[in-house]
Amino acid sequence: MVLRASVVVEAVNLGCDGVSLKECKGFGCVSIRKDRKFEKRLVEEVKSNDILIIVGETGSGKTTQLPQFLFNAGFCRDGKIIGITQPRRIAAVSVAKRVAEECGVELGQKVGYSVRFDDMTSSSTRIKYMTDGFLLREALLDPYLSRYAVIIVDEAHERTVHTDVLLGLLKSVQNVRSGSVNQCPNIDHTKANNGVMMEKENDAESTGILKQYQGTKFSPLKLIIMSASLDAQIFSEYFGSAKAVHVQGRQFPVDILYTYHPETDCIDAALITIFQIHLEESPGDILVFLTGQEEIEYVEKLVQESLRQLTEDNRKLKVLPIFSSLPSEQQMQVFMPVPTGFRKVILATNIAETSVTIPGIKYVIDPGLVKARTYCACTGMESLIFVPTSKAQALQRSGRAGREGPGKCFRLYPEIEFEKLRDSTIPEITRCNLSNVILQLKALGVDDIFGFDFMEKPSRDAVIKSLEILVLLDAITEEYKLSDPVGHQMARLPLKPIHSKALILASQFNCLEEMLITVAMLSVESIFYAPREKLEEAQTATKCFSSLEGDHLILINIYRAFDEFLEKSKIGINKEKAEKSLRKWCKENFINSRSLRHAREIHRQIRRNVEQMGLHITSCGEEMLQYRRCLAAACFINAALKQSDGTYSVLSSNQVVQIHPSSVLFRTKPDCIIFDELVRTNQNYMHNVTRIDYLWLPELAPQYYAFPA
DNA sequence: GAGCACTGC
Repeated sequence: MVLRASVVVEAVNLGCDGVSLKECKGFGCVSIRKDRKFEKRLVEEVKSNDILIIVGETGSGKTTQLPQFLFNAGFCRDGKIIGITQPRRIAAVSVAKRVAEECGVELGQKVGYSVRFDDMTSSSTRIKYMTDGFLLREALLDPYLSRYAVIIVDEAHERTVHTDVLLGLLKSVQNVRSGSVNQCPNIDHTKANNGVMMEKENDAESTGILKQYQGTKFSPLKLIIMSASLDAQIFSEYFGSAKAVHVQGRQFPVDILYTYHPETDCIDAALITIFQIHLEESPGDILVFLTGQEEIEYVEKLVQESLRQLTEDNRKLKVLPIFSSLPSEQQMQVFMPVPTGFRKVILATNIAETSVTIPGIKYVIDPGLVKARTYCACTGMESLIFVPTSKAQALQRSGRAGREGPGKCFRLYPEIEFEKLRDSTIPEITRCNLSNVILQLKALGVDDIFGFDFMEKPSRDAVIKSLEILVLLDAITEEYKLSDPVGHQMARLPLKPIHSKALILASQFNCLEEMLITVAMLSVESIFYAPREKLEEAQTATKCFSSLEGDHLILINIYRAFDEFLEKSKIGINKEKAEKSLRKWCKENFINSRSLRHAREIHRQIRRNVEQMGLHITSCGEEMLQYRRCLAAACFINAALKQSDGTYSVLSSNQVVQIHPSSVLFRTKPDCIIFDELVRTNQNYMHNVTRIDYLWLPELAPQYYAFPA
């Protein structure tokens, strides 16, 4: 075995601070040291700038400290709120808990959080942490975000779809609230008010809010954008040369090491580096960033094999995998202490970049690759491709080594390659399906999507394609206006537009009970959990849920089977017991318990939504024909016909596709089917398919299909 | 006969 190779060399001390500072110069960036004047200085900057960009890496305390400073400085007078958005639930919740503790108050009082399914706020909440998606939802009910005096958008450099849409919205809202309505580029003032009116008509409780708007002069909104990235300038320019300040972090120095030459085999290079650290470096755990489950399991096997060739004394290395679909009990293993003298090596996806912080990490190995989802608007096909990380991601990864003391990061590529990387990750909005985003914007009163001031404009083709789909679903009119009531109802549901439409149609087809379950189950990650070694056992176990008609019906069967189980065991009342039995039932039936739990939460939420809309919730009982007709009526854009060679052709695009082998219809191959989504891996696959009758299409979707001549 | 990073409403 080769343990020494030319993998690692060239130490460059690249403290994160230095980088940010250097890049900040040239557009009026001011560096602020964290001394006694820190608080006073920051508050002054917020007072004198309506928009402020704050650049600071993790450990600078910006997320926890700044809201408290602003509260103490009186920004919450008149009962106004300071809102802080995060891209992730876990961050919103944990930061709120910490700040409540620091303030010595009970969570949900002065300091609280709001995320989907979980609201810890009250009328006395003044510092409110939330996800950016949650604030966007709130804007549907209160387009001017009138309760907020300050909104802080944290982690803006991650450029999630929600962050990008929110930034565009906030820019407009700020313009309106500062009194310059006419200059507002994004929102048609009157339209936005109409939007509110529509929302409220069914909602007696909130008419008060509407009255507040009439003749109200808004108080100005302070906007703070926080980013850890190198390109604060982009944010500054977007907000009209807004002032940027730099806040120093408390990170320990991390030595960055590069390879001399590009590595042809990243896995091999990672393996060599793991053992080089293990055998030569001082104690401290290792974190290795890999691209996916398959790669992680492969490297785990290789490390185990290599360990067997070492002496007893050198074998004290514990390998621990972590990725999102791993059951949480196994995920928790990375936090468990290991026997004295042992070193941990954690093999992780980019879940460890931001979502999970593992203590004890001193060494990071970064091969510089990440798996990214892409979307092709013209075919509606999703795929996952390997792409190099951005500089910001590379810094985030290396920072994981400097949380508790000085660390080292081994980048498995030459330094010159680092220089070639993009500053930030490509904004998600340029590589995703826009139907949902556009529907939301329409509901917010933004009629001219092409004129909307996005930080990064999505391609014209992608916008047109999504508009077409929304017209076909009757969500918007031929004039591209939100339709009434269908468009408004669809915008209100937290689902893909096609799923929202299926619910609205289902109330007419008398199968809303069934459709609520279907779209809840389709909204979560794969519901099945089958470890490779127990694949056959799993297939036998899940047979009892099977259906000849298709995967959609299987999802209903699974959901109902668990409901029956809960009812029989009569433990539905005790939350803890119900949770325990859910896990047990899922394990026995090879179902992913996290997914089922999530689906049940979504079901509860959308059931409430459709009740509020006044839709009739009835069941079709055994009449599953009616249910399948409803699916066809909603998913007519996703219909495919069998060809003579056994492949399928998507009717809307003529693409050649196949039924995914995980589908119950994989062998049956019916003549005509509808599918939930297209994913390209080895081939073009349809996921979640159900059999329909070809003639239903022109009957139920005459706007799209004509009867054969 | 296949395998899929991570979020969010």
